[in-house]
Amino acid sequence: MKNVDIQFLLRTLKNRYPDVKTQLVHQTPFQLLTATILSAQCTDRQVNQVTRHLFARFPDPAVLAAANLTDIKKIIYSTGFYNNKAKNIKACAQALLDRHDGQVPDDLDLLVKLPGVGRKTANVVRSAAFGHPAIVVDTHVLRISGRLGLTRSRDPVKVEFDLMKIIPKSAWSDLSLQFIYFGRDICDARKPKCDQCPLFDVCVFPGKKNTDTK
DNA sequence: ATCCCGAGGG
DNA sequence: CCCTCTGGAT
Repeated sequence: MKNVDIQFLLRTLKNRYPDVKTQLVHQTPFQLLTATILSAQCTDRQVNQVTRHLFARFPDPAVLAAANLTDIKKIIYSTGFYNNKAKNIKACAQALLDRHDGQVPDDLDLLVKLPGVGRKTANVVRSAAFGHPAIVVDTHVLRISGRLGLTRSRDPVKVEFDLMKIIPKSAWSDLSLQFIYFGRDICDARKPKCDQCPLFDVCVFPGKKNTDTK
């Protein structure tokens, strides 16, 4: 796409966020998958607060699939979208039993077929639970990729493929997390802190705040 | 008011 | 493509 210096980009983010890892507390791939479904439009802190209780009572697919839906709703209530999420995590647990012997698959196509699991969730699980390189295109990655001129698309899938072309595979997973942290504390949606941005010089975002004096 | 590591349905 | 689902933090 645009000729942003990828090496500079990776170096800068690595320097700022050296050891990125998911903040979602979990002990198994199943728990990470469930926590990630719950994380839609919700902070990780909030998710961890409810999964603490959720996993204590329903630690694995067999137990969660057999759980009472209303009980699940009560526990996950504060993560928002609780009707959909409760239905999805229960159905997902059941699907894991039916199709995968209770194990979480590491295959993207199989993951995406699970209830409540979209491409973003699938890629989180692939990278965080299985160590597979994956670009996770969430709202932050979508926005920042556009602003940095790494893609011209607004379609998450196309953005994912655009990034895969220009980013070395070894950096895929870390870069996704780094963009997310970077999006939270510098390049947020409404008022990006361009005056504090380490990538200001390579950014092509037309709306960026120019602190130049001339 | 606006945002948080979205997904499913029409 | 759009809409809807939703509580909590700031």
